[in-house]
Amino acid sequence: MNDDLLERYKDILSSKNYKLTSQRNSILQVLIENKNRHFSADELYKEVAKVNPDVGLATIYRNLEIFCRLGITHRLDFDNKYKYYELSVEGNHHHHLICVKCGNIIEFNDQVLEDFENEIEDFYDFKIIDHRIKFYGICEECRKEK
Amino acid sequence: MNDDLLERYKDILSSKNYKLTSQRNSILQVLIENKNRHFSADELYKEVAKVNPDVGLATIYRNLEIFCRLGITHRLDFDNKYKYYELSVEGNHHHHLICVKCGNIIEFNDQVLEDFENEIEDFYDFKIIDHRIKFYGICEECRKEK
DNA sequence: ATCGATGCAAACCTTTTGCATGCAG
DNA sequence: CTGCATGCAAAAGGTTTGCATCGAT
Repeated sequence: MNDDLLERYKDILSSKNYKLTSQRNSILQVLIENKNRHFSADELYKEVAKVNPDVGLATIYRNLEIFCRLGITHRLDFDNKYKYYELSVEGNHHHHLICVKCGNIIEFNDQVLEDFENEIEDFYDFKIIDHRIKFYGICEECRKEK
Repeated sequence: MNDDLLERYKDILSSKNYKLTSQRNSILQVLIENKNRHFSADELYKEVAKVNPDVGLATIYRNLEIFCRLGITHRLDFDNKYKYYELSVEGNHHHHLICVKCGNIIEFNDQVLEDFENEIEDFYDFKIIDHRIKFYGICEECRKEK
């Protein structure tokens, strides 16, 4: 299953004439092994280094940019100074609950929102192709503390 | 109405022992006059300069930080390198439709989502206090073009 | 053999911070 | 007066870029 994914991404790259370098392979590998995790560029850099130390940070950035453009990954903005990236795996669409106390981020899936989206599309004449939702609040742990 | 707002924000500042400087006044004034617009720090800096040239960029940053902490403003993250700020005016809660072609950002109001929020609160045991939603898509204009 | 991909380090640019001065309370 | 607020310029720090080299095709 993971191998299938890897092959699919490699196909996408080849079909767009991007070379299959060992660096790209390692980056994809790490992303796939952590399907439901999001990485800052630096976090990914360090994680990739464990598998393949010959990958520079600039290469991470350059490839994340390409991967996002090809739809392999997408970028997330939380409210800190980093940008985060995660694999765009279908059936893994999820959003984030951000605790304003401890900063912890909980992921959750949603199948709802379809009706809501349709309403908006009609009203604003805007064809929606994706959405990101962030809920801010206080997590279970932090509510216990006080 | 705008004056009421200004007074309210000044009260908040005073009550927290923040001084009412001419810089803070000018920044609030510009934000209030542009209630439903979001600014990057630099955009706000330039806009404030038209009214009061004696406001440095560092002051903009320092005060936006304070305003956000006091709930006067909140910060938005789109997918570029800037952070954006806008006034938190009740009854003006809105979200953003981001066109992936032209980058234009349309604001929209929502009263819905309450049910959805409650569901999430129960399931994840997470007390939600705010949310941000971004929809990506293609706007009317851009759909016409092709 | 070619030309895109990479590593390294420097450049970039937004945001933050140190410090002397200014001004609200 | 006192101490927070500000301006300026420098520093920080995440991201991008230039350039020589490497390596996939």
